[in-house]
Amino acid sequence: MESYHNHCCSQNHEKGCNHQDRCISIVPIFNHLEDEQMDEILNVVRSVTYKKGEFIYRQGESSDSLYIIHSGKVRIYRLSESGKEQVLRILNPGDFTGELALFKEGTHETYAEAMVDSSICLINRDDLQQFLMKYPSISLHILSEFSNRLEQTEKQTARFATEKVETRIALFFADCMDKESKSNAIELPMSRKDLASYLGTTPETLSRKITELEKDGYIKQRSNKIIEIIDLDELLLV
Amino acid sequence: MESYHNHCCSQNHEKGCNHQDRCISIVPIFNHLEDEQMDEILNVVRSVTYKKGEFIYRQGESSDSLYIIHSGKVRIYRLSESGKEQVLRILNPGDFTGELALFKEGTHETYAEAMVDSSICLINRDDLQQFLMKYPSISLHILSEFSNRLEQTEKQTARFATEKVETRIALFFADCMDKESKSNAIELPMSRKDLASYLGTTPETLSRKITELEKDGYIKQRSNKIIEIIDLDELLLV
DNA sequence: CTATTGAATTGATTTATATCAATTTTTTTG
DNA sequence: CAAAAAAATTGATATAAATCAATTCAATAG
Repeated sequence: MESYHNHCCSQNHEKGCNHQDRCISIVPIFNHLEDEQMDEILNVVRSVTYKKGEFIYRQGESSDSLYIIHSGKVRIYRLSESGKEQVLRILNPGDFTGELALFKEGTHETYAEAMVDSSICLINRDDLQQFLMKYPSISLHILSEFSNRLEQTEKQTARFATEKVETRIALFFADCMDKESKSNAIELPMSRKDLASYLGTTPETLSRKITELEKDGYIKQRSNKIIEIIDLDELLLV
Repeated sequence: MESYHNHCCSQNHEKGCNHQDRCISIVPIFNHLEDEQMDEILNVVRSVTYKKGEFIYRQGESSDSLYIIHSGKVRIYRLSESGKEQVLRILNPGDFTGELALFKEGTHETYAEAMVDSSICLINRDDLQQFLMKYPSISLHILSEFSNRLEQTEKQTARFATEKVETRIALFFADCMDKESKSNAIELPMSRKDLASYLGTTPETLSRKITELEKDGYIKQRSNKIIEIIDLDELLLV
């Protein structure tokens, strides 16, 4: 069993967002708005900081806010029916979460845990819905974001269903390359344990497969987090 | 390799929607609207029929419409990177698809194939976006629908990642029971071959596991499509 | 209604990956 | 910086599920 620390949240630093601290201006779903509209939203946004290991929300809790990552890193995971943990995604600044419980009735199906000290912006459910009715273009941006997520998740599902672990690892590396195409090296966005969970395998198997890929000359482990991709095309044929 | 028939579509019966044929009135994302607004939308909706085996769209095609199932049954599937087919979902009357390519740039990532003769309503991309800007509540309904789908897909991903085939089958049966709780029997919504694909396994393994569940007294196969659930609670502990 | 085709089942075998256990390496903390 | 804890690796083994092949069963067309 994992041991995620459940710190007390009472000492969280909570304050209204001020204009220097434009937490929402980095968010794709809002940053297209006029300054005036942005200010209006900023008035109802609260900012909360979470220490490493603290939970933004837990599975089963009811939801009333949209959470936007201002700084830090958040792990979203769920516990499956049989109680095993599965990492769904890692949120970085500009990403948001909590929307599932916002637009439908029901409770959170996932856990959101701060991986490092993180600053999160909150928008209340009612406030958000009012803005969506007032500024319909925000909805279109959220719909676009949802579409991307849905597609991403469906792709991941198909990979689990049809590809073997080695291929899933290769495809994950390829995805990372797309995002940071600057160099031919990628930085793993999470620990091996989390990556194993994300890829639907075990740390042991992940370790072995990575070693194997290195032996076959497709990749090179520069450090624990940095992996150099030597031959992406060949890697994808694995 | 599968052999999905690629009929010629030229003989499709295409017509504007009239008011007797309120294809969109059965759709959760529209049926909350005033009659007046509904009429307005009906004016831009087209209706197209597809014969069994025909494709509504294919992976890689660009998209410009939202497709709403009026009658019939549609299979959505994708081909994974290695070329294997994975059934993602089966659409029934009232369900819609095509939205992914509608709200983001890019092409379809999936195939939509009529499993039986089906009547589909189309709404053009630009028309839809205009309505969303004019009647923001529609967006909220689509967002709600997206949320459900996203949650469903993430749940499925987690099941692939953490549960063995036998458990996935049991959970699928349980989901079916939720939907048709009237009796203690369920009707499989697709062929065994498709179900195997949907559950990320092979027809052979599916067949064996179902036989096993029957031997152990959890279920009883009434016919090929009808399965009686004898002990759901025990089934879920498998 | 029978013949043909495709779907589903059953059997034998192989393969990928999980599991259990023991080290080694890395990170954290006092 | 040293000690402790956690993470990652490596090895040996067990197991679930895929694959290949053969039959049986069900659906469809002539």
